[in-house]
Formats: sequence, C-alpha cells, structure tokens
Amino acid sequence: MKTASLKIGQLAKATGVSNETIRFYESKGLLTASERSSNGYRHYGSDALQRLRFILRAKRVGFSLDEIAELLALRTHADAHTCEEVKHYTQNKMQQIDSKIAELQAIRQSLATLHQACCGGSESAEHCSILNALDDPNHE
Amino acid sequence: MKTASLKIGQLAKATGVSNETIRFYESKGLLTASERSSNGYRHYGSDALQRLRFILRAKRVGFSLDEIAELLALRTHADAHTCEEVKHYTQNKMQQIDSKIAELQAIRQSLATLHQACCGGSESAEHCSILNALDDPNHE
DNA sequence: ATAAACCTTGTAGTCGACTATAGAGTCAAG
DNA sequence: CTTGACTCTATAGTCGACTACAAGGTTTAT
Repeated sequence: MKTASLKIGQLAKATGVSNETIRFYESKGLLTASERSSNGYRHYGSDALQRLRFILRAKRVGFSLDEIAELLALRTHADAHTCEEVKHYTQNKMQQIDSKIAELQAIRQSLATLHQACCGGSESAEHCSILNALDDPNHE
Repeated sequence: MKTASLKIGQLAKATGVSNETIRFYESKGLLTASERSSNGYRHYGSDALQRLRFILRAKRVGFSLDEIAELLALRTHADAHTCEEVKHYTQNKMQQIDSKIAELQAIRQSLATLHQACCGGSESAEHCSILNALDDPNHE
C-alpha cells in the first residue's frame, strides 16, 4: 500500500492553486509528478504536497520562482554540489532571510506605532497624526 | 535654508533604482515630488528618501505596489479614515506580517538543517542527504 | 450509454512591474 | 557657445507569473 496518491485537481484543491498553475510550475521544473498513469494523468505523493507548500510559502515572502528552483535543487539533488558549495549557499540564503525578517520587523514597528497612536474611537483619525514621523530615519 | 533638495537622479542613485522607476511610482501614486522647479524638474526632500526606502523594503518582502500604496495612504492621510478603521487595518496588517515572519523562519529552519547536515568539505554533498526529510510536514 | 466532471497538450492572452526609446528642453563646464 | 550630462512627457516593449481558451481523451454517476 502506498500513501495517498493525488491527481492534479486534488493537489490543486489541497494547496489552493489552480491545475494550470501546477502544470506551469512543472514546466518551470519546480514540481514534477512522481508518475503518470497509463492514461497520461499526473499522480503525486505527499512529498509533492510538501514541496508545493514550500514553493507557495517562499513565494509569499518575495522569492522568485527562479530562486525557489535553486532552493529546491539544493534539497533534492544536493549530490550535484560539493558540501562546501552547499554550506556557502545556505549560509548566504540564511543571511538573506534574516534581512527580510528585519525588514518585516521595521515595517511592523511603523504599524505598531501608528496603531498605538490611534485612539480607536469612531472619530476621524486626524488626531492620531504622530504618523509621518515614523519610518526609521537611521537605516541603510 | 532647507534640508537637501534632491533631483530625481540623485534620489535614484541614493536608493539604487532608476529615474524611470521613480516616475513610474509617481504615476502609481506612491511617491510625489514635493515640488517642481520652474523648468519642470522634480525636487524631493528627505521625506521622499524615507518614503522610497519604505516602498523598496516592503517590496522585498513580497508586498505588491497596491498594498504598499495602502500602507502609505494610511501614514500620510490618516485623517481620511476613522481611528477605528486604522486600528483594524493595522491590526490585520501586523498579523499578516507575523505570518510572513513565521514563513521565513520555517524556510530558514529547512536551510539550517541542511546546513548542519552538511560536512562542509570538498567532497560531493550526497553524504549530506538527510535532505529530503525537511519541510515541516505538520503545518497547513 | 450518455452527460458531467475530470484529465491531456498546446497556444494565446493578461496583469503587474518595470524598462527602453523617441523627441524634446535645461544646465554646467570648457 | 557648444558639448555632454542631466531633465521632461509620452508611448511602446519586456519579463515573470500566471490564466484562459481550444480541442481532444477518460472516468464516474445515473
């Protein structure tokens, strides 16, 4: 017995994307069906589910499909690269992620200031105008 | 005396984007020149510098120009909305940012595992193949 | 056994975010 | 006073990431 094989539509439904998007990702080399049945239908295992979720997660935080392909290549055939390369690449990518987190935190801070400055009542928000002085002026 | 007025090219250089991009952002209502000199040239104050940096920061973490416009609208004429609205909007946006941070941390974790699994030597990385078992299997 | 609901490939169209080009005016240096 | 580096507007082209057909084959439900 094998763990739940999914057809394209089921995979699509499970992840909230369209069938076309999945085929598009396949054409870009991001996600291949583990096998095709005799009628040509694509069949996916739960690894594909994980992989696709990884893709979507990475997309939401601003990685391009090309960058995501790189990340995935690293995961799936790390044997094509030396350990040294993998070490360097992951190191770099982690730093990149740390900057993204820092940038998100900066934006979050602006919003938090705005949020706190705001009385929350139903009057116009013009009273809460500490506003413009936001955005860290001392960065990069 | 006023604080450093910048022409478009200087603003572009300072932020690493092209003049065209700045004009494009203006056409989208993201960034307007504080004034035009008699010859029609755009002139920007340091607020524009901050504003543009905010735009780029938000872009890097996956916000669309439309979303960024919304964020900026909030900052600049909060008087157009009630406090209540602002409170709700910022609350929502902060949650969205928190998910993005969580997603980044998940990706970072995958990379960290990969990084640690890897010996770092110059041999092929096929030894470091704890690889595929990455990606949290238990998260939406 | 026929219709509805799937799947296939292939090609074309869309949308967001630029990017480049044309044709013009302005300004600072030699 | 002209050459080179800037600026302007306006329009067209590009690129990434889909999205929507078209034209067909398959499977399932009645």
